[in-house]
Amino acid sequence: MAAQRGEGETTATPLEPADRERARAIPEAAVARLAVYLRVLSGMSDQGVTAVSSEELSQAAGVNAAKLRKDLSYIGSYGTRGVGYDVEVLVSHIERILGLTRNHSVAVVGIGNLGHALANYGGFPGRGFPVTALFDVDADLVGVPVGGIPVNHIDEITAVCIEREVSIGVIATPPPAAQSVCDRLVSAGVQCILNFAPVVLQVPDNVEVRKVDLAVEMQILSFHVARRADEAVHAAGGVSAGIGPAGNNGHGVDGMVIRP
Amino acid sequence: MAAQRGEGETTATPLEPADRERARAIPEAAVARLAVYLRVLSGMSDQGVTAVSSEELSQAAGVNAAKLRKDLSYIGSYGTRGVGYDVEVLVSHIERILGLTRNHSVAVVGIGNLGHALANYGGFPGRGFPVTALFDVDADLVGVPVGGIPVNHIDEITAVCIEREVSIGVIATPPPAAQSVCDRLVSAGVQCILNFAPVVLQVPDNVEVRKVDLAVEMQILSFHVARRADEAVHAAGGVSAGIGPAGNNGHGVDGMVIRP
DNA sequence: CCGACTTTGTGCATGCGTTCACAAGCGGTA
DNA sequence: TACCGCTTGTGAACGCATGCACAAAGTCGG
Repeated sequence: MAAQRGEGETTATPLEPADRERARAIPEAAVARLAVYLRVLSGMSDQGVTAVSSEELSQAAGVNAAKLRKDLSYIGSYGTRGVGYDVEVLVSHIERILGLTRNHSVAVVGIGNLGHALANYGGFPGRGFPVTALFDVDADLVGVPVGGIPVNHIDEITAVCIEREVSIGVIATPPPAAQSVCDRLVSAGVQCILNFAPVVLQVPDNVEVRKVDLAVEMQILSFHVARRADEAVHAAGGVSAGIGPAGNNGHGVDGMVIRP
Repeated sequence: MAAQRGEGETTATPLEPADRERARAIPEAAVARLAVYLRVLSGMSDQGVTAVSSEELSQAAGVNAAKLRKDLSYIGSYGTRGVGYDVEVLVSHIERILGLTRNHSVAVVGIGNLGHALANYGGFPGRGFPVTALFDVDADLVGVPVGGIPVNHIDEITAVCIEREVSIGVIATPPPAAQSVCDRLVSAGVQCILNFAPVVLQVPDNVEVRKVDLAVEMQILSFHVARRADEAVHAAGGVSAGIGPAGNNGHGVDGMVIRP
């Protein structure tokens, strides 16, 4: 069904049959972690580290060692028992599975504060995501270069996206405009969308949407503040300088007690 | 153990004993969704809607109706069978559980592109999160007001955070500075951190960290692009205008087929 | 006042993801 | 070559979250 818009996609590494089967089976959560491993590994590589064990890597990535090994096993067996993993080998395999062997053009829609920040991010963290198009409704912004790219009017979205083979659309508009922008992106053939607007987007199910929602993040933190504060109050009625009921799973980095 | 810094916390709504027990049991995933429901409900409230059924609300929030009811049941039974939920009642209960009955001062560290965007966000989406402090290492920025708040030097972080009772710290620094900034926030008594830097932060386990990682989001999307493209290629060898093996879970909004 | 209809709240089964624990495999060493 | 210690890869158990299906509980019309 999908993407045969623009034959430019042929530069992608073809993926072995065995890998194809695997890729389909990788849990979403594991994919997210693979991206983290990749960053940690890249850092190690830059520092000249050539080999790493699951224990080391898992600590650096902040996860359980067993989980890390299982995650890596989803993409194949590239470790050496008794030794560990070759950093470069791992990097290249993760990059291949994540589809980072080719570039993904990014379009940012909505050049407000956030849009500016995104456009200026400079090659986007973790290269491979060049921002090739910017859009806004504001006629005064059209033609103004932001981060080296001139802004286009939002009405040109379809033509420009197709022309520049945009594969990822970033929505950084005010909430009311988000759904409309999303629809336009979709009809321009964009199948992946990163949405910063605090809105639940409706999309056909061949389109992948990821949401970054500041308000939600803040409120989750708020929830924990409230829970903590509450526990503290009610722990005061408890035993001595008590450990409190919350699952205190040992290994405390602690040493960070608040003054009395 | 926790937070007895500043008695200013007394303005929080006390939470009934029954609620305290509940709050501890709410799954993290459900908390995130509650925040979404809250936003949708607020929007409805603004439009004068006073009652809503689980079916309507769940559609607006993009989730399963049963899941929504279960989520709401975590915070208590505030619906009326045969009728639905009272919007205002639901709003106030969710706000209470999420700890939104009091303000949470926010400090933003790192006033680059992103920091600017955050500081200018204007009262932060979903009020209740006033930005009360900004920090940067750059001496030239100190004193400059951004979004109405003058920037402080990062060395003042402890004093200022304590003075202004900051409860949430936002890290928007370059990666190398993130851990150091985090440590300083923690020693200033900040127990909740929202991290935009692509770094795995090490914190004592009484501190809650949430990560917003652009690179990871992009790479997850990239993964899906790759998977899709690959499926498309190999589906070409398949049956007729085939439905493709990917779990096509009915209810397609579709009508978005790409031209042949 | 009663019965039919609507919608909530939840017990239960299912599936996914995490964790444990250990066998298999490899390098180093005598 | 044979042994030993270390680390991977994974089968299996566990736990959490999702989705289903239905009883409980309320409203509305007659």
